[in-house]
Amino acid sequence: MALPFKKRVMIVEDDQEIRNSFSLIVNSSQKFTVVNAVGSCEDAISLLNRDKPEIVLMDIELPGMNGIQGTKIIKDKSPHTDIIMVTVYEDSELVFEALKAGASGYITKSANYMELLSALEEIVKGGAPMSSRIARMVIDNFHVNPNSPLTKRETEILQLISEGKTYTQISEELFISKETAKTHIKNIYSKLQVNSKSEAIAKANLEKLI
Amino acid sequence: MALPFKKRVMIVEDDQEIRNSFSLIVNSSQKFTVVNAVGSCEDAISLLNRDKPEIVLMDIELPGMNGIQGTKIIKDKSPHTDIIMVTVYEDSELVFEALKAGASGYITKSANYMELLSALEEIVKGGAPMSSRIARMVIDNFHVNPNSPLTKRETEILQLISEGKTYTQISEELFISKETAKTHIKNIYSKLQVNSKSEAIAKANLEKLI
DNA sequence: AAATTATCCCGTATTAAGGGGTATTACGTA
DNA sequence: TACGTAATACCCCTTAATACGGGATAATTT
Repeated sequence: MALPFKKRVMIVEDDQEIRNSFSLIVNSSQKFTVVNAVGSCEDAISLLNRDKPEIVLMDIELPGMNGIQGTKIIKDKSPHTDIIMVTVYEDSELVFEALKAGASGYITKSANYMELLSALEEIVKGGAPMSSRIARMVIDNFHVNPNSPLTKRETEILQLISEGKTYTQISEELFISKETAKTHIKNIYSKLQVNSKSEAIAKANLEKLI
Repeated sequence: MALPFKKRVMIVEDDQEIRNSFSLIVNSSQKFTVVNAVGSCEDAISLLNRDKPEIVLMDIELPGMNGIQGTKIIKDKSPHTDIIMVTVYEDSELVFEALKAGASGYITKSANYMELLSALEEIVKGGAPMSSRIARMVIDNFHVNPNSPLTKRETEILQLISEGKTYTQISEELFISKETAKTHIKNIYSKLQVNSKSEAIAKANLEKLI
């Protein structure tokens, strides 16, 4: 069946060969059409209003503005445009930065014909295409450390601290005296080697204690 | 080719029909074998050492201990066992709780033959099988709100607060006076309607400002 | 039964953080 | 050019949190 409205795809990629090859692949599908293929985020951003892409395939390493910064701006100007990062890097910092910036998918440049098109289709059906490694990286990021040095009660209190509660609120919520709450927090600080609530929260997030 | 070692799968599911149907599907594959199919986490946990499953298919709603609590305990006793939640719920709270507990995949009970087996294969190759909706839910969870009420500088300072820095450290890091840092923080508090660092961090995470 | 761990409570001194103002400079833009 | 916004800086004062003492009772594990 011929679809009346193909999904509009923009490609942002500085390597002309890759850009052309991606364009060919995307255009080969009945469901998608490349509305533009540019070499920089600056170009992509200035063409947003004219080309109205529904999906952007975005490289990370680009001359001028990088793909993460570009993703932020595109999502700001056009929130309903879905952005898929297409890159050689699977470095965890970059991945999380890209996701924070607003990317809805993350695949590698080694993606073949099929993988690229199925990523686009996955986006269309409301999913979030990722390579296996990225998916695991993302999921692992949620896992709470089961080997926490903290006791149950301490973890409970750390949780309340992370919710912004004061000593008084914590003691009231747990039906203990303020002094007891204080002691627990002292013990938490000593175990985590910190000496303030916000440091404790930072360490808790870093080591996935809560 | 016949594989010499099939991956050992345990099924935890209280509905006997579903349990049997899953067992049949898993056993139908050359690559997997069901080492046990039990109706509760308690049973699963007590059989861990004997059956040594490499993958657990885990229901969430179970009589006695629920699947999330069970996941925590299994991951604690057997960290290298991968757990896939198989459930009817795609409620975001439950999903994130399950992932925090240590699940490496999350599919729905409506999963058919193919989907179930490909989830298992995805786990084996180090991925994290998820339904489209779950994947998007997880990715969306990373996105930073582009409509923050905070200025660049304020966001920068909020970031430092979330890293556990004191007023003094912040002022030193940004080459501004302590009083200026204080003013920025006051402004942040007024915009976020909070009045402490930890509350600010909590709100920042909630509204994805950093 | 002993040892360990977790939980609980109190006081005092010091420091960090919060609440209230006020003000200057600079920058972009309406 | 005049306006609003952002970033910078200072003052006084109050409250919250941390540092450092002390000690005690359940609950588990060995």
